[in-house]
Amino acid sequence: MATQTGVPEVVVERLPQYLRALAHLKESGIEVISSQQLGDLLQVTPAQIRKDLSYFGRFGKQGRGYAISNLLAQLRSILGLDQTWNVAVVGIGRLGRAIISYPGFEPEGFRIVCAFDSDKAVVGQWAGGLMIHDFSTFKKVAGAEGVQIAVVAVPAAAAQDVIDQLVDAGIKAVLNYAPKSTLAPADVRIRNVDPVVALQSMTYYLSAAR
Amino acid sequence: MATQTGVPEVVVERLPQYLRALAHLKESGIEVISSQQLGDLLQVTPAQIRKDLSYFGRFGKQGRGYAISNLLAQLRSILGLDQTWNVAVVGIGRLGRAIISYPGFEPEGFRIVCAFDSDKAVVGQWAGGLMIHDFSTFKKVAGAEGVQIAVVAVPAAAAQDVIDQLVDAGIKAVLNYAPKSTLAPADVRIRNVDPVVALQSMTYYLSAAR
DNA sequence: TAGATTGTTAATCGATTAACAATC
DNA sequence: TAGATTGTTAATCGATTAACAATC
Repeated sequence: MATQTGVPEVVVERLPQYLRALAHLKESGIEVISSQQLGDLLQVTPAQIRKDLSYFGRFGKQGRGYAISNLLAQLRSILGLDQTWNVAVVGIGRLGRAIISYPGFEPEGFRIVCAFDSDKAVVGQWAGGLMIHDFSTFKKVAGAEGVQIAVVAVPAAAAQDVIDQLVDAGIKAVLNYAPKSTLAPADVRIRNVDPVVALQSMTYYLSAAR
Repeated sequence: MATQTGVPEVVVERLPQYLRALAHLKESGIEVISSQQLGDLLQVTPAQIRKDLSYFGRFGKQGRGYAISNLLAQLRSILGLDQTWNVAVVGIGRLGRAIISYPGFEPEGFRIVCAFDSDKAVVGQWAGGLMIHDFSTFKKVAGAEGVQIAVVAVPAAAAQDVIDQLVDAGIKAVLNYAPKSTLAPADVRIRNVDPVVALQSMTYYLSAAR
C-alpha cells in the first residue's frame, strides 16, 4: 500500500484564490480560460495552476483551456463549498458584533448560527438577531445547532483557554481573531486573522531601502 | 561582488510571531529563553528560530539562550517598529469604521491619521475623531499627513482602482480588506485580510476524513 | 570545569518551474 | 490538419532540518 502523502497545504490555500478569480471572470461573461491567462491575472505561473489542479483531477481540454463554470463547480466541490457551514462566534465585544454583522459570510455559505460570551452582563442580550449564550454552554448549544466552525473574537489573554474548550467540544476548525498565537491538536485547523501582524511584516520593507 | 539575495519573505513574516511571543514572555517576568523553549511555544523547530535570527545578527549566548528584552528590542528595530507609522483608511463604510475604532493598532505604533471615501454623502462627516476626506484628494492630504501605509476597506469592485491610485500617490504598503486579489508593482507590499478565504481553505479539511 | 546552547554548514526535504508528449 | 494548451515528468530551486564545532 502506497503512503498517502496528501495534497500540500499550500496548494489547498491557493484554491480559494482561483475560485474567487474564476467567479469574477464568470460574472464578466467569460466562459473559457487557459492556465496562462489565469496565471497572468493572479501573478502565478501557469505551470503552478496546472500542477495544483492536477492533484484533484483533469479539468481542462488541451488546446483550449478550462471551462470556467465547470472548473468553478469542481473547485467548490473539492473545497466542500457545495454545502452550508454552521458557524459560532465566541466573544461578543465590538469585534464579535462586527463579525456577526459582516455581510460577506452568508453569500459564501457560512451561516452564523449562534453567539457566545462569558461575561454575565452580555449573556442573554441579542446581537445581530442572535441571542448571546453563556460560553459554558457551548458544547450543548453548538451541538444542537450543528456548529462545525468557530470564530474566536475574545481578548488575547482568554484565547488559548477558549480554544482548548472548543477543541474539547469537538470543533475542528477555528478562525481566530485574537492577537495571540495559539496551540491546538494537529487535526484542528486554525487560521489567524491579525491585521497588526500583517502590518508588522510590511514595515520591514518600508524601513530603509530594501 | 556577491549577489545580495536578501532575507526570504517567509522569514520576515515569522518575526512578528516571535515578537508577540517574546512580548508575552517578558510580561510574565521571564528574562531568558532558549530556541528550544521558544520553539515549543510556537510549534516550530529550534533550528528554524536560530536560522531565522541568524539572517540579522547574533543575539544569543551559547549555553544560555536569548535575553528576552534584548531580542525584543532587536526584532523591533529590524522590523522598523521602533518608530510610529502613519496610516490612512480608505473606504469608510461599516468595515472602515470598525477599523478606525479598533484599539489594537495605536499601542503597536500604527496611528490612523486620516480617512477617505469617494461617496459625496459621506465626505465631510466624522468617523472616530477623523474627518472623512474625498478620496480624490488622497495624494495631497495623505502627503501632508505623512502617510506611509494605506488600509483599503472598499467594495471588491472598487479595490483595484483604489490600489492603482494609492500606488500612483507613492504608497508602498497596503493592508487590503477587500475580498479581491489585486495587483501592484513588485516594490509595493500588499497583505490581504480575508476571513472568507481563510474559512474556504479550512472546509477542505472538514469535508470527508482527511 | 562540565553542561548547555548558540550560530552555521551541510544534508534533506518539498515546492516550483521548465519542458514536452499527448491530444483537443 | 495546424496550432494551442493540457497533464505530467524531470530538473531546479529554495526552505527546513540535522548535526556539530565553538563558546558561554
